Amino acid sequence: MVRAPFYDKNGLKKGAWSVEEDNKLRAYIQRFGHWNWRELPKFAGLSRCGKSCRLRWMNYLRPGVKRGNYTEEEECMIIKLHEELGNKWSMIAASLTGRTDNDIKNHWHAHLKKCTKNNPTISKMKTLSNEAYQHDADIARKTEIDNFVSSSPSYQVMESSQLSLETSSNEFPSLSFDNAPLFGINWIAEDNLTTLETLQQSFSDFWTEPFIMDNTYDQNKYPVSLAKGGFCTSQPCYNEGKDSIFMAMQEVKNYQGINEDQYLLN
DNA sequence: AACAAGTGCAACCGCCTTGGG
DNA sequence: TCCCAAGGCGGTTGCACTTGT
Repeated sequence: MVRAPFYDKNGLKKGAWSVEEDNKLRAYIQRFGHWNWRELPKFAGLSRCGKSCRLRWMNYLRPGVKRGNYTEEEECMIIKLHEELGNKWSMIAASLTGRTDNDIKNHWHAHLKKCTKNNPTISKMKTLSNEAYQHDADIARKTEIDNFVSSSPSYQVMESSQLSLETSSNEFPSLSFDNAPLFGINWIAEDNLTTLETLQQSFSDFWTEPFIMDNTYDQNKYPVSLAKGGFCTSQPCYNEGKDSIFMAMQEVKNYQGINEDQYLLN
């Protein structure tokens, strides 16, 4: 159903993603985050461009991505929001938990566009959508309050020693190896990850390290992109300057080496 | 059974925005 | 203020699958 894989003139692979590529990308991002999309494929051992990796992750591999049938409520929301926002698919997607902008865009063009043109019951749908919208707005407000509370410094200090894996996986879809099964992802079984298990052990002390707040990076003039992307290391690099960043990079490279070796065996 | 037309959706392309130097 | 790199977004395309004739 997708483009057949091929290589462009720069040697970059295009077209459909293989299971193996998915596993590599998922494994890398869940461990190190997407600290730099352009560099990521190199470190993850993929012959893809960064944009392609980003797209694959955002639209397909990212935890929590909902696929398949749309509920009536979701459709009403889309219609309502499209009426208000136009083709701002990313904004519409932000209001529909688990749906991607691409998915919504496709669904709109495939189903709802016709529906809004032809369906005489559209006014009824609009009424329904207002209710759905109100319901969603309530949830959004609650989430906003929750986020505000959890992002306050005092809260983070209190929670820092027991950083929730669930939270981290949502906001930085990057960090945990252990949480993969939570998303119904069975990639560990699909892959020969004995070496990664060993790696996991070597990384396990990461979770015992103090929680790193984004503004810690800002204050210390460390690359914000690393912090925002959830770049992690088993070394407590966040207050030790360039050497630590270098060590972190080395760790990424080590991982890459293991990852590549692993696939050489296959 | 064979072919054409329609559909669904993953992926690509190119432009725009943003942030850092 | 300008330039550049990177990320993000919306439009479009390609192709497998389904449905109709």
